[in-house]
Amino acid sequence: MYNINRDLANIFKKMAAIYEFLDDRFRAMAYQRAAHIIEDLPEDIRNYIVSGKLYMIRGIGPSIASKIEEYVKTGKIQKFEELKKQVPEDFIELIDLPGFGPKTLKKIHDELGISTKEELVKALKDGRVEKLEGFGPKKVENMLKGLQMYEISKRRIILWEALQISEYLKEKLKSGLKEIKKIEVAGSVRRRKETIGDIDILVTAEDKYRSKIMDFFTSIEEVSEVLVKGPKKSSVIMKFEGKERQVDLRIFNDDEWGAALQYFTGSKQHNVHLREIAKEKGLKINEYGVFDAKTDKKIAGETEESVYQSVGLKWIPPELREDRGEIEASMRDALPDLVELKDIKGDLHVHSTWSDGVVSIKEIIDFVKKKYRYDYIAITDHSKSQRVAHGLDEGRLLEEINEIKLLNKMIGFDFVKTGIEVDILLDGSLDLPDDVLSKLDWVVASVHSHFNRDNTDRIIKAMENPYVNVIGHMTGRLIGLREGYPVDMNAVIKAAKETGTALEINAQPRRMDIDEIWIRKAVEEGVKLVISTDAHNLGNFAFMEIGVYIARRGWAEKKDILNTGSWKDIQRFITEKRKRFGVKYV
DNA sequence: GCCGTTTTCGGCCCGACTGTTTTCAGTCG
Repeated sequence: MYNINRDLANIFKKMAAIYEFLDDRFRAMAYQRAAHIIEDLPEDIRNYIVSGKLYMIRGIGPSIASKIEEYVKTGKIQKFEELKKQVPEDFIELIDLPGFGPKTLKKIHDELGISTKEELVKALKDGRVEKLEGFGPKKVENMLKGLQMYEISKRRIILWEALQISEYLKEKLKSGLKEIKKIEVAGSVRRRKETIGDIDILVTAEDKYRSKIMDFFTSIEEVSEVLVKGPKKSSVIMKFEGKERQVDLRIFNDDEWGAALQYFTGSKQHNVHLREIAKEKGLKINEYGVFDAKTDKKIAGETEESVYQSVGLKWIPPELREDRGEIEASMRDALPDLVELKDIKGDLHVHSTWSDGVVSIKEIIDFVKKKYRYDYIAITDHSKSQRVAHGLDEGRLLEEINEIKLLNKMIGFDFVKTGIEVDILLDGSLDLPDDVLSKLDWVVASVHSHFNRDNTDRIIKAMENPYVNVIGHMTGRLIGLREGYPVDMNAVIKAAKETGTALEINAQPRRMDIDEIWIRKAVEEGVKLVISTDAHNLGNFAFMEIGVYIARRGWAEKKDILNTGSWKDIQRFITEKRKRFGVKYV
């Protein structure tokens, strides 16, 4: 699907890069900000023009708004075309590289007449750059390294991997250094973003131990390179399973902890906004605390709560800190009461050896009953179209149902719910007939074929089946591996509301599908969501955590998530839909 | 280019580290 928002965001990012090169920092900032805002919009930007809401978005002023309208009308932005002529094409990309700032590139361009990446590499290697005033061998070395590093920094890792690495490093530092008092991973890991660039670790310790801590950190066995090393901050490249990651460590005093945590958790936009508010109130916030701007007297900083409180705000959960309205909500004391892992009462998308799972239903029961305090789980194996996954036909599904009944008898209550992940076929019909689906406790319907077309029509048709309770992994995306197929999510959310169908938040770490933007939209529309692990083995049940994080980033509360309720609540949801369609209900 | 219960003009977050300097500019997050 043609995504005008993404196109516009990319243009504004490039314009920001050009303005940076032209040393117009603040204009660059404005365009950067606009690009982020447009990326985050839940709807096609053309809808905002039509409804007149474009001008009401904070960060989009008259000039950028008129450029958006120009692009929508003509497919071009005249100013962008003009700007491109002022900067060598390659430099728009180069400005993002570590070690390549606007001043550096401009000097190289002006004094050596260099305008392509190739010429630049050559000049770096043959010593021409090194001879420029203000340059030297180290700077040239770092620029060459920056070119190499670029590939690494572009490859972001998924949240799950970042959480594993974070836990490992926390444990390593804590056990190796008794001098560390507090330790936390901040940055986008703490905000639980879908993908992570760098890992930021914060610790507190007495001043005298700083050099010892930095020595230990920079010599951890996974460290392949030390980028910077100082008493307060060090940066290294670490290698995990062949993948390189930048890891930063910062040391603070105990009374600075809250301010440091707040500062380094970000996001950048959230912090900038927060600082603006502080400034209006005559305060100054930095990573060491909140200060009176005039007297420099410290008034807060030991806890994050105190930092927010000092500017008149309630503490904001890290998952919300993206400057998407959370600061305003905090001011009004109207922050959502976000769903938590402990609220989850069961898992409604689980595969067993009946299809492509690797453990039997019996093993799943033993494991889940021991490790999780769930009230129910639904076994939802694949249907027959999924031949490679040994999908179930009607006969085998009935056998599976019988096995579940027997197992429940042994448990003493209906802990395991019978279910299916039924394929949505090309025409939107389902892989099993209604009379079979009607016998099941829970029906997930998913698209597993024809990934190269817009599948909105298929999904909506599936929702119109009275026995379909939830749509599984909506877009089919696999982060970093495969783009999702196009889906008109506004239409899907509307259909979900009208038909009484839930939407799945698939917690597989590479899926996280639907994403936070659409979760928020669904929540706003009052559409119910289900967080599911789509487990194929016992380890996968741990992914529930990921699903909850993504739900929280989408502002979801406990009441929005169907599987925070009892099975009775879920039955009520199922019955509601069947009633609407006038079919027999449980 | 955006924004405003101290502003419609004059600000725009701010501190750490590095490299090239010899007191600081550039970059980064």
